[in-house]
Amino acid sequence: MGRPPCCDKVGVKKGPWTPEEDIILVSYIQEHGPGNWRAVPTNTGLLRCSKSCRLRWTNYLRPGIKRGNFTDHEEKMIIHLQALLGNRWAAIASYLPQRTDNDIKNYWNTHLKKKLKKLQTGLDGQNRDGFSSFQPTITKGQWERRLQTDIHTAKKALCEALSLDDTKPSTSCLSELKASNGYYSLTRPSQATQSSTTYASSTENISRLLEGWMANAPKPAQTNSETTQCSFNNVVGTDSSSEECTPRAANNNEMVSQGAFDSLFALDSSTPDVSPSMSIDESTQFQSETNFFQDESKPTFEPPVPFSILEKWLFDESLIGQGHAEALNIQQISLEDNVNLF
DNA sequence: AAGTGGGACAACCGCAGTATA
DNA sequence: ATATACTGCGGTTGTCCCACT
Repeated sequence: MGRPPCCDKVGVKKGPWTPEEDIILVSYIQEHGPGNWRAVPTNTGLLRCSKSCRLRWTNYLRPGIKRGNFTDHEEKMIIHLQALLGNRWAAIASYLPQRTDNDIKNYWNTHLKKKLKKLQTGLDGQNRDGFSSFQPTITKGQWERRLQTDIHTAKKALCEALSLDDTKPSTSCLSELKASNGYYSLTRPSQATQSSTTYASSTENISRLLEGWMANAPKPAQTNSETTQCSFNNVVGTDSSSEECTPRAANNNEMVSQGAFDSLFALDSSTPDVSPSMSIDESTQFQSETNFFQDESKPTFEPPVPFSILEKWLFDESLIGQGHAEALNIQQISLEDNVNLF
């Protein structure tokens, strides 16, 4: 028996979301929190299906999302993780907490696939990055087998990706992820500029509407649409770095009250520094204490269990030679598990 | 200046897994 | 144990925008 549609198809609006709808959805979630999506259209009067509301929130409106150009580091992470995990975008996204699976999937399909294909034809037969058997397109199940055969090379490659910046310790990428979760900018200035303009087109209207909506904010609202945009982008965690927007706006005394947005999302976008030296567990705890939206809607930096294991595994492997029994155990367990898969 | 093709990305569709009554 | 409801996920499509002719 087929599952009925998630909502009555009649009278359900489709297509791009309007700023007005966004505001309705955001304000509802601010009040009730994400979840129980079934009730959202009913309670808000939105003529959208619950699924559409959830997707809009998780892929677009949820705070902490970074939009715009992918950094080289992110790109490499995706490439290596895709090689390791296949098209499991949600799993890959869990390693890039500020990116949505949809974003990563789109980026892979529009950029990386071509890029790798080009690279592959260019090198034609040569091993690249240690991925002797890497193929841009793989069928379901193939990745599992490849995971077995290439487990070591993939690990190595991922390890490289995780420590791309040679000047940093091997946990550098982890630190960056954490920092970016606190709305630090990961992008190069040029990228930030470009990406924010991309997003501006879709947020400008929302920002304008928010001006009126935020009339009760503690501080006077700004008149400068650019600063409005920056502020909103900060809230939704877009690519506009706070470093880029805030000081300029503050100088002009035009910046919209950050506190207003903070209260809107019950989330301090200027979250206290997540120390780069903070452990994964600490970071996780910090997140869960400060960001209920993210916890609810997406495994943002939920310590992907696999991640900690993977990281530990990667780091420990380098110590195997030094006789780390634990590392060996992890490796053994992994290999045993792999065998059991067949 | 207008038309066209391709790229980028938001959104939808449908299946699978899980929760609940 | 079963049916139904809900959520998550990956694949695909539709639309907008921009560069090129």
